[in-house]
Amino acid sequence: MMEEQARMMQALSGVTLAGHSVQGGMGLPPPHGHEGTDGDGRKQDIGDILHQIMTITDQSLDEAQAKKHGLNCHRMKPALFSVLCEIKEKTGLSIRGAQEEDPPDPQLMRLDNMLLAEGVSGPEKGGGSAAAAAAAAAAGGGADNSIEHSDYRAKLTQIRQIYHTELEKYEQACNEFTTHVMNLLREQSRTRPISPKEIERMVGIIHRKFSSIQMQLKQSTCEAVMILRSRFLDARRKRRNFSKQATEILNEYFYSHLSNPYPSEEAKEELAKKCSITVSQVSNWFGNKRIRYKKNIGKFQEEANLYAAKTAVTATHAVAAAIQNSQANSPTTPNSGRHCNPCFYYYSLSLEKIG
DNA sequence: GAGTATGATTTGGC
DNA sequence: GCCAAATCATACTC
Repeated sequence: MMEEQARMMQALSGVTLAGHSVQGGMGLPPPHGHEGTDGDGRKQDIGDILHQIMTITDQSLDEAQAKKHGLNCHRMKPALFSVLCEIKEKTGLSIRGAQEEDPPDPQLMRLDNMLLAEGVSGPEKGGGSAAAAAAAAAAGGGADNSIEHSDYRAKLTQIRQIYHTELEKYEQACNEFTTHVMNLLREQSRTRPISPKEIERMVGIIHRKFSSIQMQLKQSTCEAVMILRSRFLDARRKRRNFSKQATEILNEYFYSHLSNPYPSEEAKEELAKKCSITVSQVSNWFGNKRIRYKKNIGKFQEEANLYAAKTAVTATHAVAAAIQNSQANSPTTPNSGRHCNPCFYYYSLSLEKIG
């Protein structure tokens, strides 16, 4: 930052010093009260003044203030000022040419858009949860989706915080430096001609310089987000077995629809919801299961029997509950005892069949 | 660490 | 776009 400042100051002082060196050879109009002095003496006088101006920064503050006051009151000052005005007028054309406003940088716009889309810049709304959700969806989602999702969000929030802190720092530094330069130019305007327009131009230069530094920050932030995102996607790509409960639900459906194990879109959605997985994962599971079952029915026979029994039990309980309900609601039908329930017969039959 | 199970991906047919 | 089949890559079990 200090280097930038030094370079900027050098650029600022460059115009003035160049002006001085030129005017030495131009010949000043005879200063008031100096009629009759020779040309060499005048040159010497001007040389002294310029030397004092150029070495003013090497002196202590008090010394410099005293010198500055001395220079301001110097009898040659009005003459020097008018020459500087003349030079300024001549160089003004080139300055005016460079004053046009820059069009918005497309790269900066791209970076801004990306940071906004990722939830790094702009108002905070869950730290890019939409991006995380999109990444999760692209990778197929998973049972413990929320853990990685929150991890991603936490890391994105971290990036967001660093980005905003740095941005604030840059803005603060830019404002401080702008104020400093403006004060300096106002102060200098007492000894050399500086129009408000020029001060404005200088502020523009400073802002452009700082915005290029900001662009680097934005670029680094974008890179960090991309790395985080790719890591997150890689993590999601890792295969994880479904939970036991999810596998049971899927197996139950499969074996209870063994004659036609092709769930409809609605059924897939329902299963996905129950198992906390995605519809495409349900499709994958059924695809794998159909093929593997077909390839080795013998191996899956035991599993098939198990789930058939389970389904039977579930069905029995459902029917029993329904019958009990209907009996309770019917005053004319007395409760004739659980053991006579036909569902038990069905259950035992099923168990016999499974053997 | 080898063998097996399992979720995901790829390829080709319809 | 859905499915079957083959294959890949990883998780799990012993």
